[in-house]
Amino acid sequence: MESPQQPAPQLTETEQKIFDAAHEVFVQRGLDGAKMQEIADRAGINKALLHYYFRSKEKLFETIARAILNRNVPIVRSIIESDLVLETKIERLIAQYIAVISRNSYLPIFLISEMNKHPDRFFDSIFPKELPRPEVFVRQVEEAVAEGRIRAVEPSHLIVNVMSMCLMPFVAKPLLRVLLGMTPEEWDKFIQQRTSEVIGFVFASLRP
Amino acid sequence: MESPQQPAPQLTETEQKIFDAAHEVFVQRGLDGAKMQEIADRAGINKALLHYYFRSKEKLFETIARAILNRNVPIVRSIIESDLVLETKIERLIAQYIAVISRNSYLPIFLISEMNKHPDRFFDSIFPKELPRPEVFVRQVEEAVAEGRIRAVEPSHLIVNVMSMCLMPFVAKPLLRVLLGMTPEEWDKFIQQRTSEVIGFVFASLRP
DNA sequence: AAAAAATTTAACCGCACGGTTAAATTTTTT
DNA sequence: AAAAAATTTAACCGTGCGGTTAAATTTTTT
Repeated sequence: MESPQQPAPQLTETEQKIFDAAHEVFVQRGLDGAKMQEIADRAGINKALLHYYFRSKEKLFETIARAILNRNVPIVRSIIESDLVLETKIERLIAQYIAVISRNSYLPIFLISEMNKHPDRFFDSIFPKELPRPEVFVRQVEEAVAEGRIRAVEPSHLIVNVMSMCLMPFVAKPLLRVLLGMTPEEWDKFIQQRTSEVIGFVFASLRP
Repeated sequence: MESPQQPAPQLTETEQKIFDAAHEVFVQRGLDGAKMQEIADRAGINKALLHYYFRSKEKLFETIARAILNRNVPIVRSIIESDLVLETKIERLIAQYIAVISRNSYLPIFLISEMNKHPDRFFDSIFPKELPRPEVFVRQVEEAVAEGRIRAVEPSHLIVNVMSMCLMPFVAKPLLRVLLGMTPEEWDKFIQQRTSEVIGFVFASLRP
């Protein structure tokens, strides 16, 4: 868990060390909380070299954020826009969401924080232009409803329901752990059960 | 929407102005992003007076955060610990969650951010000691399952599902709006539909 | 070996911000 | 009217941090 992956273009060893360190620090501390000195320290270099490679904190941040998203958004997109049959698609979406976030559990809270603080920059210059288009999914739901294969549901609410149940546990982890009185081990078990529980919950709800 | 309420003890007019201003700024900008100068400006006073009433930023923050929670947690708690019949309880919980957050839509992202950044302080000296105990709810679910009144579900997952579907739309609002291509008007409509949609979704899933 | 690129060292600037202080002024209380 | 409390003004301190710079040193490339 929690190990950053490679960004798109080939990076030198030092660039990669900086990238990994910055990824860790940004995601753990947020944009404001992240200090250039800590990034340099964790990368095993000094502040001067940090600016030698990435001119400013802002540039560095945009690089990282873009890389994170370009790495994960297309995965979801390929599923949601595929021509898989609806039921399979929902199942894969849930499994994929939880799998991706399990490997990067700080990610949602980080993205959500930055997205809420600087929505303009986030969507203008960071978020991938080719965001997942829900049209195919929406049409599939409408067809399945028309055929009586599933209960009548509003597609947009269904999407939000699925996303919510997959992501929220990671976002609200500290609160949920206290609320449900879970030890770290119990929490891990809870997360392991989560995929099948959510799939079961959604399919049960969709029964005609 | 978005208007802060009164904290527990009686406050002077100036204290109230500071409280309201700080509430706004903290909730919009987060702890790090909030500046004492801006709080003073919005309260229509100066920085010196701000420290005259609240010794430090930290003290002020704790006061605000405690007030927010002491105002909202007991509402949820009274429902979840009540002896309402399970179905009614779930319905009220969903309605109440969405109603509370609608009136304070910045709240969840703020609380979640701070909770993730400083979990120790948050739970030690800010979060109310009497947090909602889910035991009654859990027992009710187990009984309903045993009676065959609802499908077999894990109570903790059910709680998390309900919370997730209620809170997540407000947390991820910017992302969801872009993703689903909604205008502000369409978003408002979406939120208005939300309560009944979630209730419908949950009860459909719970059918035996 | 020479040149170029990468990396370090160490100091520095400027600034925003939290916090303080002292004195003056205004408002409220008695 | 006198005393106490509230509020303003304006300056100041310390600090942390983003960013820069210049020179030296090391490593890589040619």
